[in-house]
Amino acid sequence: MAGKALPEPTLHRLPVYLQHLKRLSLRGIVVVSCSTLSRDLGLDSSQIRKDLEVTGTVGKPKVGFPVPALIGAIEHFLGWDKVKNAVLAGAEGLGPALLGLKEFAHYGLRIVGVFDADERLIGADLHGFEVRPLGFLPGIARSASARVGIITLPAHLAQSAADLMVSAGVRAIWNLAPIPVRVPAGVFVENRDFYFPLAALSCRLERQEVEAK
Amino acid sequence: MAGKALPEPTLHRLPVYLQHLKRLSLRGIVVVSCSTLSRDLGLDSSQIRKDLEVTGTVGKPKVGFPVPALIGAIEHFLGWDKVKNAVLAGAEGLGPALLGLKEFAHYGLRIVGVFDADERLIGADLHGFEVRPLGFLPGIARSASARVGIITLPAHLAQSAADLMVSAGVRAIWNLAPIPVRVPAGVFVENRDFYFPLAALSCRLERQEVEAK
DNA sequence: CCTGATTCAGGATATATTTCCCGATTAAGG
DNA sequence: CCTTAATCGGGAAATATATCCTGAATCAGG
Repeated sequence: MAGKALPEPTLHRLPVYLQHLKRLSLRGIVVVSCSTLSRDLGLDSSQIRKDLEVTGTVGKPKVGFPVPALIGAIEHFLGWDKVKNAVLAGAEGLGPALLGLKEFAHYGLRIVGVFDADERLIGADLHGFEVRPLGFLPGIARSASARVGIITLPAHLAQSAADLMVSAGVRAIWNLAPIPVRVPAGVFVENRDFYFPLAALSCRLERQEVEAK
Repeated sequence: MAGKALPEPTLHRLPVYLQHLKRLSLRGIVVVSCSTLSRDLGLDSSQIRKDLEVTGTVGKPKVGFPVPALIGAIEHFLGWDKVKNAVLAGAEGLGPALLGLKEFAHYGLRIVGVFDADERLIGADLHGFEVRPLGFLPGIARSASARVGIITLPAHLAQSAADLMVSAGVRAIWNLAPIPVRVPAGVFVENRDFYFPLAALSCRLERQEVEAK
């Protein structure tokens, strides 16, 4: 009954489908076929069908999938339909930018506290949040039952912030610091420097990648 | 003579190695073995060895790889050692945040112009750049021979910005808008909404992913 | 100089993911 | 009601990626 092997790449494509389906929905479209999605998004239609399969939504031959049901199913599958409390470590650089965009709610996250180690930042107001010392993180995270942590600190502070989070019961960490953090088994971590997608572009540009496959 | 099939995942891991090697280098370490890297980064050592192979660097049995040579080889392979001019479309949200971090230079990029469609933003100063109308993008991109474009605009403007970039000779686009853009063959595009890594975390958190494999 | 332990290099195997394919189902039109 | 064309569902084949394994090279120590 639990989901079978869930391919990583599928997980990364689901949000793409979700965004597009929401746009279709706004235009009043209520059913969509994999072939149409394939044309719109430039992905193989079989792949799309298999990806959508994990959400449990069934389509009708000759018609396609019901758009509203698909949107709901993907959001539910990703857990974006349930609010999860989160703590943010890092009040400089990317952190404030993320807060300012006020997009977290769309992804099921509610920030309950912002923390930093730099004394000059403590007490500052960041889009409505008061920046507090890192040492306060565990207490606040625990009392709010925060299960998600986001790290946008410089490299040398990332690991200790992760440790604090884990100690406070955080079970999933989105680490945007330019260094991987290690966590105990049972805690999920996405070590993903912001700029890495540039690698692919730059590299391909450099070597002109002859085959346009 | 040209590089063989270059696995995508390898491309994404190279920057991780690069960061770590730079840290090792700062600590005065001049050789490192794949087994050591494996312990540090939590990746399989065979995988690391195969990844590093694409850079052409050779290691010594019983010793490992020369750190400085490896750093240079990866930077060269990724094209981060050569400055490429780039245009930024989007003066709100992520765009300014990226500019403010002043990290682009590390990745071989020099921003030569910032553009937006919102009239209220035109003329504003953004970390030393004057925001100009999107219509000016092609001229400036062309005269600076910008080969890279970065899009941080809202969804409804992303495609037109991409088109402008392509028309001006941009050959690689890093699209951070929440919608994929389509480009002609021969142009590389990374459609990557900033928040997508959250999908993996949230989803796994939600379904508790039993197997800790 | 010889022995043992470590690591590279690269082929072989296993696993994961994508692509292909075909039978079954549905809607539209004659 | 029957035919046609589009699409789903899911298994099979192909491809891509990761892991395992072996032999050769190198260094340290006796």
